[in-house]
Amino acid sequence: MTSSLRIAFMGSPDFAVPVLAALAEAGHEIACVYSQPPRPAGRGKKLRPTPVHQWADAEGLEVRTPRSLKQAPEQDAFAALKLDAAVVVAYGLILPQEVLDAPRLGCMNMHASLLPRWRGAAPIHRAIMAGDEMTGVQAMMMEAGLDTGPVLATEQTRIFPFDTTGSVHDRLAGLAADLAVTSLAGLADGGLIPQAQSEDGVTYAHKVTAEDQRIDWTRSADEVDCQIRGLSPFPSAWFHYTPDGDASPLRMKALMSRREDGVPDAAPGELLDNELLVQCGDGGAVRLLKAQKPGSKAMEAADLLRGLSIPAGAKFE
RNA sequence: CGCGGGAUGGAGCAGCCCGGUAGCUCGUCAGGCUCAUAACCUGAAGGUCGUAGGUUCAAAUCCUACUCCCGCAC
Repeated sequence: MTSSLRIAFMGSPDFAVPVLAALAEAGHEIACVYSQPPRPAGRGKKLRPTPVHQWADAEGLEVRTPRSLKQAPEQDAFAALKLDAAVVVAYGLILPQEVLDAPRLGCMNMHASLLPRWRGAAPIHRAIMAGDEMTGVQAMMMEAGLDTGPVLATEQTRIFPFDTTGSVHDRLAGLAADLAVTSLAGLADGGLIPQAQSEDGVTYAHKVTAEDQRIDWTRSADEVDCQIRGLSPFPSAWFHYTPDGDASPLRMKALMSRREDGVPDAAPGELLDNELLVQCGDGGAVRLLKAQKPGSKAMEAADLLRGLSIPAGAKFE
């Protein structure tokens, strides 16, 4: 086994936890864990530590949650750790040059896309929403630019028609955990040499906004299908449905879908059968396989239809 | 104290406003029909109506507290 390194881990969401766990398991010394500060979140506006923060607490690791790393005191505190390396996974803060330069081997980032495609905040969502067939996770050396650094190692995985952001997220998190351990070892012993990213094919994975979530049934069936799966289970795509006789529309979430054939003369948003087959704009259709109505949990289509009538001919908006 | 919705047999819901022996769709089991079936017919089992109190002759239904879940917002 390779030698133990003294590292800092910087990450926040669920995706980062398996990587941190794997690095600890591999015997590295986790000198400190950096994570986003607890913020009011969830229903009660209570302060909630990030998943990484919670995991680190449970393991008795030191956790720091600075709002920014741009100030000298934070940078000095980071440098004082005298690290071999820092591993960064979806941390959510910009790392200034002073921080990038502090560890002996630099700062290694795990990114959930095949760079230079989908640099930025929401690579998994964007890859599925765009209909990509392949994605992956990469270990790269961080630079000042946003996800522009040279790549150490890549692990690829296919995006299947039944994949969602959730399923790909979990798969990539597992791959990222293994890849982080081997990449860090390769970085330390010189077995892996960072390779510059291609200058072609650069795209940016912008954060998902509220506008991204509303389903526009006049778009093509492929686009709608990818939107639904790309936003599932979070933050999820939605549309309005007004049951017969009801004045107020229900805000329905679409969690899983499958592309199917539509009929030529149906209007976009129209239900083509009694099992949630929805006409889209290009003559194709999308069948909702899992959805959620207000107040309830996400349900399989069959369960949903038992308590809520959505007959053929109804209209989604 | 951010706003609002919900908790009823295995699943999804109705009933609650106007208290009075729990209903619907589906599933399960048994039997029947059929060349056959996830189809159809008949029957059966299965519920402390989230928890704890209170009001009442009587509470799923009214009141109070609590737990958990969901949407919005963040």
